[in-house]
Amino acid sequence: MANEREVTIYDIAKKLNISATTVSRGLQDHPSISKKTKKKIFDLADEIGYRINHFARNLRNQKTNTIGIIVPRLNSYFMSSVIAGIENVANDHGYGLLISQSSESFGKEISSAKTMFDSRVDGLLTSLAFDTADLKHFEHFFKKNIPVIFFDRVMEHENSTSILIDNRQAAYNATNHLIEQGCKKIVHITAPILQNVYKDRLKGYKEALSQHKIKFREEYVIVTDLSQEAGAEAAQAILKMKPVPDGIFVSNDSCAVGCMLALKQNGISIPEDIAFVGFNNDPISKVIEPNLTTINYSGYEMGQTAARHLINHFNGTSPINCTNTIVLRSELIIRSSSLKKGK
Amino acid sequence: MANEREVTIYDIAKKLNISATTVSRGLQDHPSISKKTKKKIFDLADEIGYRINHFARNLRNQKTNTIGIIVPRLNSYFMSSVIAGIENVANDHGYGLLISQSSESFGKEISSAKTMFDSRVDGLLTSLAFDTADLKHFEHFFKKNIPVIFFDRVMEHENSTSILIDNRQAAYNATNHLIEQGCKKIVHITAPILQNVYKDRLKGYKEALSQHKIKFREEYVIVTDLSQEAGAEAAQAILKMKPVPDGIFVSNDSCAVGCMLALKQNGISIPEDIAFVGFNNDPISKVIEPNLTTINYSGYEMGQTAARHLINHFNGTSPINCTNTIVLRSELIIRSSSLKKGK
DNA sequence: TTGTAGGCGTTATCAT
DNA sequence: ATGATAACGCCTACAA
Repeated sequence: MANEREVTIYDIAKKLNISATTVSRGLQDHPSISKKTKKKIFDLADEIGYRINHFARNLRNQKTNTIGIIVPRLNSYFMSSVIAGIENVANDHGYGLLISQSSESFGKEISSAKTMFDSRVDGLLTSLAFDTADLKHFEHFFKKNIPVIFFDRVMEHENSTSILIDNRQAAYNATNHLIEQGCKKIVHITAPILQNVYKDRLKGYKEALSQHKIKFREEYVIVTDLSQEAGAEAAQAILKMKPVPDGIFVSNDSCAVGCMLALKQNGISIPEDIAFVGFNNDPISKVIEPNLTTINYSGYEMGQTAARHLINHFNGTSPINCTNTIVLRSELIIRSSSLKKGK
Repeated sequence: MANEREVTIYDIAKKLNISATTVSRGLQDHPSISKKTKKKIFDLADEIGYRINHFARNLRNQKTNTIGIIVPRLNSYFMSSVIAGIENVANDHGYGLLISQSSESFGKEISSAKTMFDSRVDGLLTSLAFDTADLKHFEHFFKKNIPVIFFDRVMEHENSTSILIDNRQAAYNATNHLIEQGCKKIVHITAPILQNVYKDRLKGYKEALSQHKIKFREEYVIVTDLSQEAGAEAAQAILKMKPVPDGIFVSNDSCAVGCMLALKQNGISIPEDIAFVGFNNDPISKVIEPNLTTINYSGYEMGQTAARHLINHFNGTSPINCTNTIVLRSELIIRSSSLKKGK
């Protein structure tokens, strides 16, 4: 059962009566090796099942060919789409992925960052946890010029690039849409406003209100963890508000859905009594009745963009710094949950 | 901007006037190093920011501390839960994850397997693509005694363990339930019956039918890719069947939902005209109206189980072979989509 | 076009 | 309890 020794370039060299150097070069398609020799090398390598030892190579090259990823959660539609997008690009360029989740905890994010650093990932793609307060845990990376790219939930830093959508604008559009439908008492369900996405959405929400001379009311902002269950709880709070609100803008579809289901159970009609707009265009938004108006933006694309940007950076194409913020497109998708007057 | 050299155990050794060997041992908490020396080593390591070089260690130890994962898709609720479960266990035991997706293609699965092999993962966790026909692409692993564990979509092999649920029983229960509700013309929407999960579910479906003396009809089995869109297409086919079926058992919730939505648009009432049972207990099943009866089993748990099993194997606890099939629990969750007579 | 030699950082073996 | 040495497999500066 003893594992046989691995085939190395030396084995190839010996059998071919050439040096390991030549084999190494041949395998890398080095220009100064003759076609004939290369062919012999590749053929034999194939035949005897040679495979490169990445550790030896990485040890020598001081490079891991690995991209680190830290996300708040793995199992949401949005995040798994992002990962799929990253995987797609990374794979094409010969990079592996080291993935970990912070479970929305600052502490776990810090320890994940440490693991990533110790694993010497070549670059890091991160979306911040709810309660991440600063970027100290990434200082190691910045100091060593290891590129860090933030996506979706970002924080500005002079040494990193951010990839996101215009959350303020999206929230403005969402809220504005509700107002146009005749809503005057609009609740905003969101997450702790530490993160840019929630801060900016709140800003957009307020902006739309003020532009229509609707007074902003602190008690209309409900802070939750945006889970479906939290949506149901928020519904209870909303039912107790007097007067009952006539529109709700939620920072995430599954929370919106949880809220809608609970309200419906309590005899509220949507959109007649209360209109709804969500965020993310999760598939669930097309299943809930009435279908949920929402903000659409592609996680897959965001993942691809992040990965591509990072890899371009490795190749010296795109610099990573604060001036480099990439804003992806988002759009309001209007469905019946927000259409007050007829369909 | 030149990167400073990395801190190595030699740097620590030099500053402490001891040998690198001692440092190496100290760092690994080797019993034969004095507490005093260990403390000095750890303190200095901390101070000057030493971090182990995994490549050097792996090169030396011939071990990667990495678990490879190949899944058909990353962005489904079930799969992302599995990954989350794996990550949870792997992380606790100091293992990294190398993840790739086959996109339901045999070809891509083969090339992913090659990548994994070349990356020298210590073990492999895999769920097979729709059209995977054999396990030749894993032979390399078997030959080198690298453990391969299949989960959910598995194929039997004398050198590997399978982790799954009793799909036959689950499908039997689902179909039986529909029959008990009075259904006599039951359609089964599923994926190509190459994979065990679909083969077994078909078996269970047939078994329930025959036990109730209901004749199996080939044309009642609709083979799709189980996407939501495919569900909508299946609905069109179903509407054309004469007589129209009165029950449908779908191999996956999102496909069931797509089908339900399309049928509802065509004036079919669920469950009165057609009752529905899905599979997977995707969150979407609690959103669709009527709520979808489904088979529940935990992806997170399946992921944890797979990872734990693999890691136990590394530690010499659990052998990996064909006699070792782990069957996880699954259950029928009855919701209104299948309840013909009142609720 | 090909070869020689040394080193990347770690750990196991064999001393002391 | 600690140290010297070799080896893991690869790559590249330098030499031929």
